[in-house]
Amino acid sequence: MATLKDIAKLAGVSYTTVSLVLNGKSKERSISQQTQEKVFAAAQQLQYVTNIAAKRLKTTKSNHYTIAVYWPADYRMSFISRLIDGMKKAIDEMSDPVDIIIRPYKNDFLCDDTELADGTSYHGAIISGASNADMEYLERTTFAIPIVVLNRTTSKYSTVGTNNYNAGRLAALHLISRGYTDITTVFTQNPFTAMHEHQISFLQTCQEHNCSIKNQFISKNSISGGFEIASEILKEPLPQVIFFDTDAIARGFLCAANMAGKNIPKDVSVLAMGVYSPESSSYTVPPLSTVDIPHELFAQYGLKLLIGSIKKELVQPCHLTFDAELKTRSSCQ
Amino acid sequence: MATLKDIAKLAGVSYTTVSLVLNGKSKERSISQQTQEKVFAAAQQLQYVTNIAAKRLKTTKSNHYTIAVYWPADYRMSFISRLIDGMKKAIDEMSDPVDIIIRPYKNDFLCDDTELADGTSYHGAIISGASNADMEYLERTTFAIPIVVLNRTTSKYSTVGTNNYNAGRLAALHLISRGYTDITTVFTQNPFTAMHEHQISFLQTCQEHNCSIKNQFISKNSISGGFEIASEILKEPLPQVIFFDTDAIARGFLCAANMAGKNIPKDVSVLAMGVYSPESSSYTVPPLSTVDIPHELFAQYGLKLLIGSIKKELVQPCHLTFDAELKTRSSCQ
DNA sequence: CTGTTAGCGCCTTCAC
DNA sequence: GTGAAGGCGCTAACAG
Repeated sequence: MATLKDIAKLAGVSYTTVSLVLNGKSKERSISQQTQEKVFAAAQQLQYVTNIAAKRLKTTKSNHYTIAVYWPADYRMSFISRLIDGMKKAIDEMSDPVDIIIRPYKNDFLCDDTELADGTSYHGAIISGASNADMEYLERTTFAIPIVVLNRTTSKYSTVGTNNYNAGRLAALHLISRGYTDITTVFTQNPFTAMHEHQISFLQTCQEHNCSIKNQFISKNSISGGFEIASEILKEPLPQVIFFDTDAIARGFLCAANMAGKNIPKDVSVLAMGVYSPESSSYTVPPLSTVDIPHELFAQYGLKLLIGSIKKELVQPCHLTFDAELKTRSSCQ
Repeated sequence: MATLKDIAKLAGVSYTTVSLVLNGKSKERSISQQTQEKVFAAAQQLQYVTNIAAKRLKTTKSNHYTIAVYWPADYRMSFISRLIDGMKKAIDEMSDPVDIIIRPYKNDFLCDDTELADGTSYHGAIISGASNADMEYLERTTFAIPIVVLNRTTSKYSTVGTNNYNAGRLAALHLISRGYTDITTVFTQNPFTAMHEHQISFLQTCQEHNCSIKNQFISKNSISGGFEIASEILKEPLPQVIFFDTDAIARGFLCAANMAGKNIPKDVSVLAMGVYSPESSSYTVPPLSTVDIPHELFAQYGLKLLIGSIKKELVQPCHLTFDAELKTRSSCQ
């Protein structure tokens, strides 16, 4: 890593001159053309890149909070906008500026992130979409910076999330209360922690109410996954209602069912957990009933808690829970 | 802004001790319980927040690129995941780590962002979704850091984008080649720069081919906007085909049309610019024909160009263009 | 026109 | 158990 000093040496000029030239202040200080060229040539040769930390240290006065948001780099990527939306709300309500750094990570490999481990680069971190292995890593490790975990259970860190068991239960109770007795489920392969929880609780609640699960399908967690599994589902006699792990899968199914000439909800009702896109669910054919997980709120309040911890206003881990909300639309009346 | 020194003074201990305590090294250095408490109390009282820049300066060895991504804080928020996806690809291909800082801004007010103006906090910036006023600001201002602009035209900065005129033309030519002569358009109110360009070129291409625009509607740029405008459109006799400014609007229309018992494409064909969600467009009822704008590629190559500029490998502004792609699906056959 | 110098706030030996 | 001192890379007076 070349520094200004290296350039100065190579170009045969002083430290300051290099700084001036490289920061575009040649004019005001009337640095000669020749010197400028020497400096640029040296900088280019050494592949010089400014050290931002040093620059900031000198320059900045106001206190930026620098927050890392860890986000699993898989298909869940597509709803990161919900988190950013939520965090923006929190930031707008604050007086101090916040830098949000997006850090994609691979599930089960949060432990490989050195930035998080040495806690030297950020004021705090928000962890989203953690796998069980990631959670274990968080449990057994001590970090130098405050951490907030979204939609997972731990007593070591502050958390913001929903009770996923309640959410699954809410879905099941809705179907049961409508008198459905013949239910098929479409679950994701390798469900993430939160999904696993609502799956379990959905099935258990059905069982408690003597409500039979006619059939269980496994699908990829995506719109296309739902489209593909639909061909399996439509082969057999349809149940009264199908419960989907996520709105994405349900949307793929709806498309296929329509193409196959099925009428929703007359031929079969559809209910899904609302994970990805609340707006989209309102405008499928027909509009999709969901149990919505309020990810925006998780992010908004997660950021607030995190800043509170950084400021040391908040000393103990604290846990915020928002309820999942049943949105009844025509797919499941 | 309190510093370690302030805490030391207030707590009546030394500088080093404070640093030790605050970084969790009390054990290894066996700092007395009492001292620790004094330090914590002082830190809390002074609302002490670490200066990350100073910490990094001391600690870090490897060179992080710190990149700001300016992103309009309106409903376009929802497709930021496409950009992050693209940038992640670029980062994965690089050896050096990159910190992506998401900076939402309000269109026309990019000029108010002091971070960008004084160029002291980032190595470089990617500007996305700029309005005309934002572009003018960029044109007339000199920045200390390299900047890459996405999907806009300027010779001052490197750009990555599509030729939006060609994209609009592509849409029009497709309809014309299919023999449609009776076309209705649904455009957004206050279109953004790129949309404005494809609108103009769509209309002009139609005109050149003596193809009449039967009717022009204005809609909000959202799924719900498309749903609402549908009630206007469906009141009157339907044209052969409707062209939508964005896939979002078209999706709202499709939902309403289905509910009204219309058959797409028999009663009316539908074509849209593919801006938001390529996957969603494949699974509407019926699947939506689009002219897709490859935003992932813009971000991926935009980041590459930016890093090239920062490293001074790339000295002149350079312009990359990716073609919009016609995706023919059943909504417009 | 160019160079010297004093810190920015923090961490880390090393000495007490 | 605690403190003094040097220096990370850079900027901005202030000298020449």
